[in-house]
Amino acid sequence: MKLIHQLSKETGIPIGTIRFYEKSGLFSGKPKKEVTTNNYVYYDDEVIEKLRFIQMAKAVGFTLSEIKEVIDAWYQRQISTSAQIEVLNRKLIQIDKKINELKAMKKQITLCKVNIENSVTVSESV
Amino acid sequence: MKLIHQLSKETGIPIGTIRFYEKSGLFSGKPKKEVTTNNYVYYDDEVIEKLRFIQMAKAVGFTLSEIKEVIDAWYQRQISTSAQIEVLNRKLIQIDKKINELKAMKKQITLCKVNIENSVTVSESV
DNA sequence: AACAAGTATACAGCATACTACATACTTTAA
DNA sequence: TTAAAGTATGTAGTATGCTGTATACTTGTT
Repeated sequence: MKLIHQLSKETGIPIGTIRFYEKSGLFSGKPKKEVTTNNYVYYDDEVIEKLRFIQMAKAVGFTLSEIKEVIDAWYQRQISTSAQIEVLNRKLIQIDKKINELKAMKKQITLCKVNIENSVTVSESV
Repeated sequence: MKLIHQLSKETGIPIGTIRFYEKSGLFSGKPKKEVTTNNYVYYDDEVIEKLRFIQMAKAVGFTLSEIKEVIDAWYQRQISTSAQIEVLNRKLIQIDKKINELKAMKKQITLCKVNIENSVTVSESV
């Protein structure tokens, strides 16, 4: 069981951001019953997993609410199994689309590089 | 040579957004010299290319300023060739990173799906 | 001629995702 | 025991990326 400082250290995500994510409903910690002198919140390793997932998903352009959908489908049992599967399938389609877009960009940029490199050669060969 | 309405129609990007992109320096149109009765701005097909690139890049999580970097390296000859190549190489690395992240997410989500589907089978087989 | 539709400009407002600050309390280490 | 570091809560501010509104002019259509 980890405190927020620990989460931040392990993921590199600022404490303020972690609190913001928790407020946004992406995950939650709990106070320990045995501790009565404070209201410190403890997090289990599942939260680390979720934070790492959030990092990845954000890096590829998913919004927090999109990420929340996946996490809910993932960990919460409140929605029906078929609904969970549907959410995940939709997300897989989006991911494939993004991969294709990235591949297209890669091709485009590589081509552009070749053009630049060639024009160098040409101008240098003059 | 196209007017802004045409750009919007061809790309699906709202006119307001296109104006915002232009103000952000992602591209620019020009008034036609032969037209003196108005100050309408005309755009060539390069702008369409750029808009499509912006759409893709945004979809995979690049910011407008990151996109601007690429477009500048791409079309502007004001920076040195080696600097252009460097920008594009950096972007290619970022793209590969994103692709890997997407693949990791895909794996994770697929695994999660299998788990859900199995637990269904189990509960149904009881 | 007149009315709809398109264009330009400027500025305000909004949603998302943080980020900083202030206050107050708790824990830890010297 | 006291100072540093950590935690909780709340609120305000910021950056990015739009989105809407108002005003005024131009063009195209009937």
